[in-house]
Amino acid sequence: MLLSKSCVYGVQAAIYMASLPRNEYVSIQEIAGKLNISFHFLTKVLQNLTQAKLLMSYRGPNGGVALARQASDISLADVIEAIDGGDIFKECLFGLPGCGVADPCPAHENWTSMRSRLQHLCTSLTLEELGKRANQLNVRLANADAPMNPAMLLAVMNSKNKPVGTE
Amino acid sequence: MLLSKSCVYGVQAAIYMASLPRNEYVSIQEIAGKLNISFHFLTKVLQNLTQAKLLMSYRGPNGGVALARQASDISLADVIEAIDGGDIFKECLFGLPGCGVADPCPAHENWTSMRSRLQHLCTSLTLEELGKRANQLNVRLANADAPMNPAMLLAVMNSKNKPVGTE
DNA sequence: TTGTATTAAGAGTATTTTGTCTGAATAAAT
DNA sequence: ATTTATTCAGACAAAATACTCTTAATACAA
Repeated sequence: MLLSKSCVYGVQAAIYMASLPRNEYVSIQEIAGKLNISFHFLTKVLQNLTQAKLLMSYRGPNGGVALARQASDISLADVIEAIDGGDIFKECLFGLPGCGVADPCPAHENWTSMRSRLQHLCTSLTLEELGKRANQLNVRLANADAPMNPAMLLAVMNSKNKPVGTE
Repeated sequence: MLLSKSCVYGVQAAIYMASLPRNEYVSIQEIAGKLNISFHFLTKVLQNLTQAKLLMSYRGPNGGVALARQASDISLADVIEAIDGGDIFKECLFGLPGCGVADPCPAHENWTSMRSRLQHLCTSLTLEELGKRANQLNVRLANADAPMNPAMLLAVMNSKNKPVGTE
């Protein structure tokens, strides 16, 4: 895959946040539940985004994470680079270090042009746009495969000391 | 990385073969030496290409592998698909199974167009063309980093029961 | 001021990918 | 026939990636 799984999770979470009507703190539990991602794993992924200043986080009850800038001011490329690093947009197709005009691989020319198209795409796609699209009918953000449970049930199941069956 | 390491090795080996003046059996030792790849690992990778009928192989002294078709009739995409599978040219950016027009992810449109460009590029780049380029001055095929040894020395070092120091 | 809900940090586990090694099969050369 | 050079097959090891769990820090609420 082009993107690591961590990166995909981070992107999905970012788009989810951008798809909300207002930019408030959302708990990672909620995001993980909606996107059907492991809560603990997502937590770590989002820590990257927080450190990269793309998200802000807040601890304690009613805490969570929120976009640190306007959704229109964060690009897909920003999120990808924060998690997978900028190599995707710089690297040789064959991963050869130092591949460049002076010392190219046989696919250098073709690949650089391809790569810059990719970079342009990711740079121009904003979270705002992606969030809008995520809200459209029949557009989905994540793999809705296995669990039939609504997000809240999942969240309850993940929490450790709350007795279930008391609603 | 877009391509797995196995895939890169396979592509490099295929281009190397195509860069030779004539399509003869070349030992995997020689290829591994020239490209600075682990011999045993490359052997396994090239077995994929042999099974996919892109290479033919011959055992015993003076044996090796050779292109099974004309270099002009094998595309980069052929090699990539034989090793990494066709998913690269089909998969959703986020790896969502079933992502398509009926049930798209927010990046579906942009990505499919990107992806088909990529596929077109890889399909139209032939081993012949890449092999020619590999023969040009200052174009290199592999990471020539560490070992200063010429390929033959490497080959000798790799062989197990030949005493070294008898040249 | 104690409990509770949250993120942060990091140790630990599982899975996949990458790389190594050994032995078998094959075919040429001696 | 025996030796030698090669690919083939598959077990094994190491490294990278993906995932789980536990504990700490923080901040709100009762």
